[in-house]
Amino acid sequence: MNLKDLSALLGLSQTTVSRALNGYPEVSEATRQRVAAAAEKYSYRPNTRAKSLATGRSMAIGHVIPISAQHEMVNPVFGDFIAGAGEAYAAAGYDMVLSLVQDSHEERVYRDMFAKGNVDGIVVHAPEMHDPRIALLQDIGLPFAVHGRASDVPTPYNWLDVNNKSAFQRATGFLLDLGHKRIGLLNGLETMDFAHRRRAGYVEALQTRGIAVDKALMRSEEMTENYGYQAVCEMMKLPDPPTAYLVSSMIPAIGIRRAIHDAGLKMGQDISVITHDDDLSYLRNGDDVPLFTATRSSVREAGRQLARILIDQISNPGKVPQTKLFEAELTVGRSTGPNVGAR
Amino acid sequence: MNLKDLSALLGLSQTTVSRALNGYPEVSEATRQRVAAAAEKYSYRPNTRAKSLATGRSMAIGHVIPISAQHEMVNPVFGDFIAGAGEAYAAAGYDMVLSLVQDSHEERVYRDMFAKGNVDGIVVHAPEMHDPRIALLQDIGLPFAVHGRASDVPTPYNWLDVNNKSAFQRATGFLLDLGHKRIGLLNGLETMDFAHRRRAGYVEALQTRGIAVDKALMRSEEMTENYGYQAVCEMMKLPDPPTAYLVSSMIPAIGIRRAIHDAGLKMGQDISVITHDDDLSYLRNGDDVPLFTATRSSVREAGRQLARILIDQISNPGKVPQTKLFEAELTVGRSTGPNVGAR
DNA sequence: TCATCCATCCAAAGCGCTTTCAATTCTTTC
DNA sequence: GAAAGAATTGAAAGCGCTTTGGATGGATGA
Repeated sequence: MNLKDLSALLGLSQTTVSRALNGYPEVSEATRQRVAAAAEKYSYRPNTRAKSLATGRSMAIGHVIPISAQHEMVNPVFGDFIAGAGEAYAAAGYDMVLSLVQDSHEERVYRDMFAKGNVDGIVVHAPEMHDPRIALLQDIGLPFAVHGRASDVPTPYNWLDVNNKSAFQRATGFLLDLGHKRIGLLNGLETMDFAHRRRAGYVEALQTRGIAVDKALMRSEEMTENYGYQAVCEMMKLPDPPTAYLVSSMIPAIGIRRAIHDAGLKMGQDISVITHDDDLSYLRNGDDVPLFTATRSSVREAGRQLARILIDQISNPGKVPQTKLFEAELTVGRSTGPNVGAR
Repeated sequence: MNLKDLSALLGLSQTTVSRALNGYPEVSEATRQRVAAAAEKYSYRPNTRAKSLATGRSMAIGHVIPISAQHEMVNPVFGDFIAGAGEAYAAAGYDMVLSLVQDSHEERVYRDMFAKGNVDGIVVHAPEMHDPRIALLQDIGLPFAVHGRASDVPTPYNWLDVNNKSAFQRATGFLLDLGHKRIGLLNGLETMDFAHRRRAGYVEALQTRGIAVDKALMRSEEMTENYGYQAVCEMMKLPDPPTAYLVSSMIPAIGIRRAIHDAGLKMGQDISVITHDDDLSYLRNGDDVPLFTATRSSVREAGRQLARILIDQISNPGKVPQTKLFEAELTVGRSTGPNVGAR
């Protein structure tokens, strides 16, 4: 059933039927009803491609997902993010198209998406510190929104980020208050902008208290469970091992817990751990009392809101870019306690 | 830069340029070179929507992702699956469009996808035991492939599944061989087809050895970390608690490990655990010696191969549906050992 | 009564591509 | 050297929709 058939059936022109269905004013209420009823009856759905071609808008938003070269992995956070974004898209009638790319620098994917015209806008994932993709997208004039930020971009653009620096600063401060002086940092890859900011927060908190930053206590890798395990196993062998750890995600935090248990120690008593918690649906941080003390910020909510920002930008092309900074909440769980050795 | 511009630039007709770029034989090699060079130079990309409209093929494949009503969660396995599928799509020039749907029964999403014509085929995720979606898709005549199977569909269709029954049968047998008689089953939701098959394998293995099936030892829920933790905490309070557990995914297995540790016991010594392992990139089951004894099958590889099956079906509409059954490998790790109480 | 306006509808062009059918030129073949 | 065939190109229709620029007729006002 296409527009031609439907209008023939109704004895109306395609023009009128199209207008009736799209809510244009120059059609009488009576015929609008009649058209709507017929469309419903024959379950008419306008062909997206034809519509796109005619309007010049594709009603689709592209997500370019970088695949890590090292582990060939997709960020586990990703599922929840697009679940949130998907809600916003569905509400606004947008489709979501995914492109998984090995090398996130690959500018061709972006250029192609634009030239082929199959998206109206793009969500940029996992921005790096000096991310060339932002300048590129500004250059080609395709609306976009970034999940996170890139540090060195002078011109404004749409982004939504967690205040990573303040979150890790507070978390570090919390551990220092508990008497910990040797705090391990298991960061994400520091080419990533968020990881860089987190380290800045950690370092600043230490320096404020006059505690020297020890490079031996800082790691930066992709956030797998094994990473957490291995890194802590190794750090525990140091002459003056950490009594606390700050880690960038629940997944490696689980590895840390494993390492602590394997060493015959108790998390929250012998060794403290604070993790960042993206509030993943399949990895809830405990029900009543959180298992981990954590800096929490829902990545699903981030997806939802960033999608809205992008849709807004697409609908109002002239509008000044929006930015949104989530403050993570520091929730105290059972993985932290006073530094026993310090007493 | 569109076809009109490009052909004007070359002093050729749109027809010839189109043919040259799409590899039709009726164009001289000389002009083909010339066209290709110009297309490259001006980085011409044909407009997807116009192409789709003209050819009737959208070069996109839809994934309808069910969102669990209970936890509002996206299956954590999903990221790896589409990473695999994405590879195959990219190689064949297909886009991937995602639709996240609250109620997986919602037939309208499928009908709409077909009517709106924005996909050439669909991947069905998380099939239930008697899944109406398959008959629906057969009915509307949209090519599709199922990740998993539905039990009660008489007509053939494309699917790719792990041999869940044999995997869990062997795993149960393995535990029985170690002297375990009380084996807890932490299954996925048994409305899901895969969960049903796994239970069948578990039950059959017990019955073969003449061991009574105890309903108190069987759970069926969505696979979160908390589920694993809670279920085991509760089962350990039973008068005659399990000495071993069989669990459907790494995520709840991690919860099980937590419960065992919290009880002051050692996994692999006091209590044995076998999990199914989807070989997720961020949750590798140990490096050298696997942490968990597991029935393993790569979900990423499943994505890759199922995508190929679907593309093949789309390219050869008349072809008889393909099916593929992966056998999971049983890898022995450190989470299993003989039943100490049985000696 | 006539001119004007408004409400309502339609024909046709156009979005950027593919593809059918026809035209033209260049080779063969006898 | 003419007829037939092959190679190469182009004009134009069509995919299913939106939207511009009328057309039509009834209501309104003087």
